[in-house]
Amino acid sequence: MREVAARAGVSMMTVSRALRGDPQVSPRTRSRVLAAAEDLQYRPNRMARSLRLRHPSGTIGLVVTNLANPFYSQLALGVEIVAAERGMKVIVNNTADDVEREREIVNDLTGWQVEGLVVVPAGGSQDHLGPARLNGLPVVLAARPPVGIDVDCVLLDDFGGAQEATRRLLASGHRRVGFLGPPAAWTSAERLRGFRTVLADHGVEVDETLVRCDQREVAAAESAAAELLGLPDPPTALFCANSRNAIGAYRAARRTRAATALACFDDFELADMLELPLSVVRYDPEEIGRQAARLLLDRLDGGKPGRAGRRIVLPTSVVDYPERTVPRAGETMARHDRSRSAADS
Amino acid sequence: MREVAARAGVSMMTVSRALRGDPQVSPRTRSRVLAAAEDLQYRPNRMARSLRLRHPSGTIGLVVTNLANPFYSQLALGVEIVAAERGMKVIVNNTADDVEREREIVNDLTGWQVEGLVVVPAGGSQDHLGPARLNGLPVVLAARPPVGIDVDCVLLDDFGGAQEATRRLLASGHRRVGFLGPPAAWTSAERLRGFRTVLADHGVEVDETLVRCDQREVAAAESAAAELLGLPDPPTALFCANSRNAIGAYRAARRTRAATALACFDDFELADMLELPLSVVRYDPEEIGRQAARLLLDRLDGGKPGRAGRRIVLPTSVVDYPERTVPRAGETMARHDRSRSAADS
DNA sequence: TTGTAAGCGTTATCAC
DNA sequence: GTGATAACGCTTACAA
Repeated sequence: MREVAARAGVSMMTVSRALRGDPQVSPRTRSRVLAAAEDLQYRPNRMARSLRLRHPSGTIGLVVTNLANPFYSQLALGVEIVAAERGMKVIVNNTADDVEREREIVNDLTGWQVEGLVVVPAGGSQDHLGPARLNGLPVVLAARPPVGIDVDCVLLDDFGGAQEATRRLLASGHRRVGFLGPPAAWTSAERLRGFRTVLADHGVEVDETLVRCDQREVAAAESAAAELLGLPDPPTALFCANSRNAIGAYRAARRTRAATALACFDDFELADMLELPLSVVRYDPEEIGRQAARLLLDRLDGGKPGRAGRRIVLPTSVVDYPERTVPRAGETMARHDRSRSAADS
Repeated sequence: MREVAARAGVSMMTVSRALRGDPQVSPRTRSRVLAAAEDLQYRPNRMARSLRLRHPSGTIGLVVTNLANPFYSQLALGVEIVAAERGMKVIVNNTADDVEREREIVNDLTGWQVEGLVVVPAGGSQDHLGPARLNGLPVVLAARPPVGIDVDCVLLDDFGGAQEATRRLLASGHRRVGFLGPPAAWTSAERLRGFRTVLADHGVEVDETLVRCDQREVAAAESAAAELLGLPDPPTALFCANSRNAIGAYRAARRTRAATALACFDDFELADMLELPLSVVRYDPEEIGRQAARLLLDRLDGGKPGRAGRRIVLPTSVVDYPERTVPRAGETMARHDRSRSAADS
């Protein structure tokens, strides 16, 4: 900046003003400054600027459990988009579902002077996210609700979505229905609750041996599903709390050749091409991020109008994918056999 | 910090030293300072620190084309992981494949004093990424090579992967093979080149009417594939340059009941469950991010040892997914029919 | 072992 | 319309 000032033959103060478009500076001076800045490839140092302005940083911290998961990366995109509209930057952090790491990250982030946090809490304690420990730093939780702390959050209608999907199974005549889901997560519990409520409403008793909530990955889901389908009196349909479990269930059903209907949370690629009837609960992960960011920016602007923990619940919708018609063998196999032979290594 | 100093009864300087673990400070003083800091929930301001240190910021900028795409989000995760190991923060930015936006973002990022950039270039001009315009700010390109500028990059073996996958198709006896891919991207061009080379090596002529490079999304891919399959002399196999095109091709093949073998870049969920033989080129997107970040950190540390544009090419591997056996109709349909009836809304 | 002075790159304030 | 001064929160040199 000093150099720009020298080159334009003015003081640093004038450079500062000119660059920010302060109308106080005369057009002639301004253009000289702009030219000098351009020549020198000068970019004002935003950190110094923030320091002086006591306006922490123009950044917000985003903390997610697993960026590799499309759900969270779409959410992250939503946050980025809204932040970018406001000229703010997003610092992303991955916790790998580890609360301890989450705590460290959040602590660290405060030192980076982020102006606020959007967090997908890993589960477990959340006291490090409370306004108390963060002394006033705005926090918005995404996808999972606050527990024990009072902050804003944006959720999915897990309960309602699960209810509707379960209804579809019942409407198709199923009465013996199993449940597969990942462990622990709040969302999973809500979905189970929705599932149970609907069954109860329809006077169907939930057989607890058909409820399996310990499958995080497809492989685990597949074996859990296979176990259920191998029972003497197997379920005729399965509700899966997420796509990992749905895909596992599908594999198991195909492997065991069981004729099972599925319903699940999370739309996924090729869901409509399965050889099973499938109802899927859809939603927009990016919108969660957008709304969370808006909530945060709102806090940043307006102070805290609606006092405490606002809660936004985003709707879900259910789509039915009818079972794909299996092509008759004669039709499709002919050329396949020829086109497939060796080729492995 | 002033408050901490007051509370601990020492000078700010001592607080600074104590907090950074300077051995010069006596244990007694240190613990008093630490206690005071703890009480006050004090976190040193890293921006002020960086400012003083003239060590720009401890942040790196990550610029990707589409964070919602798992490929890029996994890449982003790789960058985040390596950066986090070094205590650095990552600022993510999404260009939505718009070079103009990319240019703005990169410009902006320099103002934020990022110490370096990992960029997945959107395509088009790259001069805003050159060392010249960024005056020395280290840049690493990911997934796409530099053109016209001299910077480090981490690439995938697009060419080799495509070659191998194409070989698999030929090994299975296919001689009339089509190509489907997205437009423009360098990676897509490389894959096409690999495809062509192998065909040429095997004395198979490429029918240019079977080469379609304009499908970005599944729907477009599906109709392009349908067109090819509807030709009087249709291809018996299709090579798809990415998973979008592969999925579109699969849909088209199923819809038209054509018996077609597929090969494609990108592994995807359920790829092994298709009713078609499929060879898939696999790779690790996260590793691209990790390597890119390492390259960048290396520049940050060591100055520039190997002078100019290092290029890392990551390997790919090919997996064959044999065609799924289609269950005989009688076996699976029975209960399906009953379990599926109404249920739509 | 601890404190003092100065400055990192900016901008608000108040003169000129 | 423009410039000097001080300060944002921190750390390096140098002194005590």
